[in-house]
Amino acid sequence: MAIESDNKPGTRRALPKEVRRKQLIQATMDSIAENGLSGTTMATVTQKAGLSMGIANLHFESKEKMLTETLQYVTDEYSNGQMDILTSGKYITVAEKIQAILAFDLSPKVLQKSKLAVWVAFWGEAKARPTYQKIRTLADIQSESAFRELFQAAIDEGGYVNTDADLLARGYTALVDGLWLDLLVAPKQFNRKKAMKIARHYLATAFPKHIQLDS
Amino acid sequence: MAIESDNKPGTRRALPKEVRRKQLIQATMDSIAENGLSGTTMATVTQKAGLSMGIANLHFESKEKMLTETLQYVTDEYSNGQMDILTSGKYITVAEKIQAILAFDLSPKVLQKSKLAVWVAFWGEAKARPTYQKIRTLADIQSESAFRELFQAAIDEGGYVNTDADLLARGYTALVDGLWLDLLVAPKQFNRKKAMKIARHYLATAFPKHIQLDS
Amino acid sequence: MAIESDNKPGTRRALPKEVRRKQLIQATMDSIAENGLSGTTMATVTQKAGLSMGIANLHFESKEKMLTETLQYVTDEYSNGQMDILTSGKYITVAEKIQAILAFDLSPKVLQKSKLAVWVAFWGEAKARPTYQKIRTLADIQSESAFRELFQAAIDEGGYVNTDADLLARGYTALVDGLWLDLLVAPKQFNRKKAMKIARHYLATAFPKHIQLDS
Amino acid sequence: MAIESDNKPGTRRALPKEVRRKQLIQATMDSIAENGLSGTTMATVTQKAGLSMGIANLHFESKEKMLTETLQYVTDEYSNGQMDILTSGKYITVAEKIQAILAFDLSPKVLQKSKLAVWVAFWGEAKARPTYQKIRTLADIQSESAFRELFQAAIDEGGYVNTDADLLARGYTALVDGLWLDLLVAPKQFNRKKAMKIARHYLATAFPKHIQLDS
DNA sequence: CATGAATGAGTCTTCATTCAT
DNA sequence: AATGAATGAAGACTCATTCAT
Repeated sequence: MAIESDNKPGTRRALPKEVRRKQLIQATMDSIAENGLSGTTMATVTQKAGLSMGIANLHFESKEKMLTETLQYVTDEYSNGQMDILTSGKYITVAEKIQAILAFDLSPKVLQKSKLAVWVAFWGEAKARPTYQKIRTLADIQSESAFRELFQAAIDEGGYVNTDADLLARGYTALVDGLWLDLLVAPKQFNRKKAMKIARHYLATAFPKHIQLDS
Repeated sequence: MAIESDNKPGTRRALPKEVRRKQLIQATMDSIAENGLSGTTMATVTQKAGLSMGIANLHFESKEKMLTETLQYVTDEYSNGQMDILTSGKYITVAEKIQAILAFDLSPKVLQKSKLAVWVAFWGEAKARPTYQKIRTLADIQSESAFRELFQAAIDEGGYVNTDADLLARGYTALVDGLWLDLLVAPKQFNRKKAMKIARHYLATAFPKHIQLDS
Repeated sequence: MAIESDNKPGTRRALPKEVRRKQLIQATMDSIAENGLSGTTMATVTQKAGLSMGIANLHFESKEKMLTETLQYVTDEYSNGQMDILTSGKYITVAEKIQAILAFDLSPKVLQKSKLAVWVAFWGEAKARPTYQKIRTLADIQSESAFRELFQAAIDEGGYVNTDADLLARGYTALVDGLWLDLLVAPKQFNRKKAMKIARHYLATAFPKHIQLDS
Repeated sequence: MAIESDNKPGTRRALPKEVRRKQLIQATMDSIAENGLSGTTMATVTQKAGLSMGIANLHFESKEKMLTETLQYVTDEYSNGQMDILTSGKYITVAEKIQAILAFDLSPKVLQKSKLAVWVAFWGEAKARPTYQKIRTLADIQSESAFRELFQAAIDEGGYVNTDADLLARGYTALVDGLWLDLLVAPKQFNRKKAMKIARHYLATAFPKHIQLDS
């Protein structure tokens, strides 16, 4: 179960700081997925990383910092993926962008159990911990305003009436959040393919000229 | 801050078992909303209830049991509300039932912060704790199969084509879960009214003959 | 070695808060005397008190607070003893007061190993810990100004010339501090009787009309 | 803050063993003065020396050894200073020797904060650590017997009556210890000059023919 | 029933020591 | 000889649980 990467047991290899940090963040994600946030201890994390207990406090100041950086990492990775689609120039048309966002939001990389687990774990604690709240809020605001713009562009292009970009953006976000949740919590009866159909249907209904149902 | 309800300080009245249990469950919900699940201790709960530390173990076998029963309570309350709508006979037509479900899912009672907090908190721990998983799964299966039937009835009545009751049921569930989440986590920029519009729009699109956009 | 007072092992008797606090402060003093400040852990203290580990954090917020209160306790006890002599009216004349101070400063109660150990332990840490410094400074200022007054009164009464009350007060304080130190650190070759002779000689030299050498 | 002396950063020059040892002992003294004994870690010491963490264990077997050698160093330096005065022949008469001892005991070199801090820190731990006790005891016995002899010579020369060389030696030692303590702990209201007056007064009273009050 | 002081196992954190580079 | 990342034992602190009152 423990990931030891290139770290042979008994061997004590010094690795660059950034490598160790990422290794520990990955282990934190894995532990949250397996044990929940409340079941995640310094021991579960370092054990998963195949390292000694003390190392976490060597690279992060405290458990709290380690958790915060883990949330930050997942959040940044997701935000960067979104922003890349919207601003990098890889996707030109509005339709391409919406499709790419959809594909990204339900891509295997984003749907990794360990990442979904991190989202949900921190959502549950957000109210009680201002730091978590802040990290999420920053990303959410950025993401939703980008969506609103994108959807507004689609509305303008398509001449869709009776459609509100803000509500669509929030609705899409909520739907994706909900799909992630269900994929995490009830994976037996549910899967990526079904989730994709549902999300695509939602967008296809809103932007029929941009997104088609069957693909 | 502490809720002492009918418990005057100094008055050590022995209350019926069920009343104490419910008082403690309510306090548990409140504590989860305020402190998160990981910040919820026997002390935070009993303090919120205005009672002494030892009482929780007197009425529940353990903290774990108390948390489990809290989840069970919230789950049952929600399930009962749904089942009541679908089977009690208060609502006759399919359209009425769908509307009632929608109104219920986003009713102030269901949207109470303390209840949403409980949902999200336990979702995050579900993978790690079979007991939570079980409680949720039971309710979900029941709920989704009821939805599927209801939506199938609507599809049959409306002659909607290209529509899959299963996907719609899952989509609606995901959307509502996502809306709850967003209402809990980002309440400043979001509110019940907007959530209602989004959900109604989702159903109106699926079942235009049953649900209208503007109401 | 462990002091269990009326606390039979295995028995769990709840005692008034103040009693437990004092019991723990006494145990802290004993542990400092036996293990030094750096060798004093929550475990050594609670073990000496015959209690469980957790109790120290129940009655004091932290180890730091417990240590601070221990220093405060010893300081207060000493200050009160001094002030009692100088202001209670039990001793009327200047000579009586000086004699009483001398007897008190080298009384068996003050010379208890555990108390001397506390003095010296905290002196060593005073520079690094503002809290310790503050406790000590407050008591010292009070004590020295009282001494200065007393010695000035003696000088006035005795018509001693070439004598500076301030220097005498500081000198006496330093001498007593040094005697305590030597009694603690080198008790084999040194004892209370010799210390008393030395201190008495110091005062007799300064105030020959008030204090006689042989008594 | 870190003392790097002749150690330019980036320059990893291997220095003679003894130089490194002394550098580390100095850093240990400085750290004890700044952080107290309990706040002194291998990290605080090596950082003060501007060296890497591992070096202390390279030059000393352990932290304990390093502390012991630091105490030994300060003790030896002091003892050597005293013995030099008493036996080197630089000072011939008894009066000269007593004066020199006095000047030395309160010389700026001896009164360095870092050295006083070391004395007091180890005094506090002496009871608990036989090694410290042993180092101190050896020096004390030597020192006090030398003082006794010196003071006895003064008594013989001066024909002082009612005077006990042993008590005077112990009294003088205690007074100096106490003055050091007060200079360390309460430096704001106290200084070398006052301390000198007090100590000189003590000796002048005992040996009026050898030491005069005003100088 | 109810209380809350007491217990002690479990966690986070620190830090002396080791060792590959 | 020197470095500093890594280790893991030891210590402070938390908190579910117990139980005398």
